[in-house]
Amino acid sequence: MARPREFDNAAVLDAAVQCFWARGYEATSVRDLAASMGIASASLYNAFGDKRALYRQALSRYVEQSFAARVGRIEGKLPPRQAITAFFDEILARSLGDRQQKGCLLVNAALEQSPSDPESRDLVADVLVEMEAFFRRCVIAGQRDGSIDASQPAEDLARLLLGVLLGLRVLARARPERALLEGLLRPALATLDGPQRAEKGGRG
Amino acid sequence: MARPREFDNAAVLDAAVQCFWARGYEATSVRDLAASMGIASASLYNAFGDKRALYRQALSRYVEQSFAARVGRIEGKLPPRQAITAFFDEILARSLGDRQQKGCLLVNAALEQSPSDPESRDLVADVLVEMEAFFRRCVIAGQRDGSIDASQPAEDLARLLLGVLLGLRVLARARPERALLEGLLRPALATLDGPQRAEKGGRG
DNA sequence: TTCGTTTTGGATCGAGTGATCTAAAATGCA
DNA sequence: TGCATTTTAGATCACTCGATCCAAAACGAA
Repeated sequence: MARPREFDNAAVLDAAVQCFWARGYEATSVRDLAASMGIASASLYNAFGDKRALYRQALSRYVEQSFAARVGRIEGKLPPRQAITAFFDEILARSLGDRQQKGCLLVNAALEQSPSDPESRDLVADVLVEMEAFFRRCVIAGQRDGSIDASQPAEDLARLLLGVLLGLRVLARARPERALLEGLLRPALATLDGPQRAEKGGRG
Repeated sequence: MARPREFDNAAVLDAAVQCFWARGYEATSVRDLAASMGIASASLYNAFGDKRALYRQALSRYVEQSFAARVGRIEGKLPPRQAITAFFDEILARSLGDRQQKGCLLVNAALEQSPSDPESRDLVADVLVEMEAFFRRCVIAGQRDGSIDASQPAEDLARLLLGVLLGLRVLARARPERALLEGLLRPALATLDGPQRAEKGGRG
């Protein structure tokens, strides 16, 4: 047939993820990308299309390997209330261990959206819908087994968790302080437990 | 002495704010800026320094005119609990009325930080500290007058509000849906009211 | 009016941009 | 061993980038 491709598609895509993650879309040049991916620019265009198409593929791969993988690791393996805690524990650890303060590529992408790239805009919105759905499933299951307060609608609590997640990732980029992030998380998770929260005084 | 400047400094700076707000730092060229500001690039460099310096000045002006002005409009004029509600009402209205989905320039800046611009990074971090302090003042005052639940530390509640604010602004850019944003806000504000939240059932 | 100073518009700088092209290299099939 | 096909590397495209320079223009002070 023909000459086979010399590079591993997934591996070079991971390198592209690192580039976009560290510098954002606009500040990353095709030359940066090709060099980091270890391929020539002609190969890049041949394999991935143009820069925007590569960005979308990198974004998709990132989502698969971070959010989707995390959900797969947690959901069903843990009781719902603990699944939520475990989810945020992972986020907290990632945020605090992020020496370069790259944050979350998806959140970065959400805010760097160019008006002329509806495709990646939709991609981001879709993932945010999935995140909300994951939280909602957890909250509904938790309300059913009694581990989560049922006095507020599951929809609202799920949206709170989504907002807190996004806020956490923004805050972590600008002020990666453990006390700050844990302080933000504490009342958010306490809300799930509902009004029976007298744990410190000793009365209950 | 010499030829006076023909343009109004504050006015052209506002135009620069609009540019950076709509397109972000990297995607905005000096030519875009000069054209929108209605001045020549030489005048731009002469009056504001280089592009990064202009960005920082635009960011400062934006913070003054949005966040600082909002706090001045609200704090002291309203009781603390209502100040928080009024604050988020304004944010909600701004987010839902944002046809271009530009979001908040400060949040955008927080996530577009380049590793090589510590000055604007510090600027963003400082404003986030101020935001946290504003929320903390409100919460402490509210706990004192009984309008805010005192069973959780004011520091934590303030951090929750900061996180929710940031999360809201991220979410609004990707999914500007009223039900979503209000749903996120509802449990967050309910947390301030504490455990006596049986309002719908009618028990008391 | 004349001089000194500053701003203005526009041309221009070298460097870097995304993207393409060409030709050499590398394969599988005949 | 050829041949068709694809990938590779690197040169190159026109263009834009941030920044600077220069001469003309516009003032205030003398």
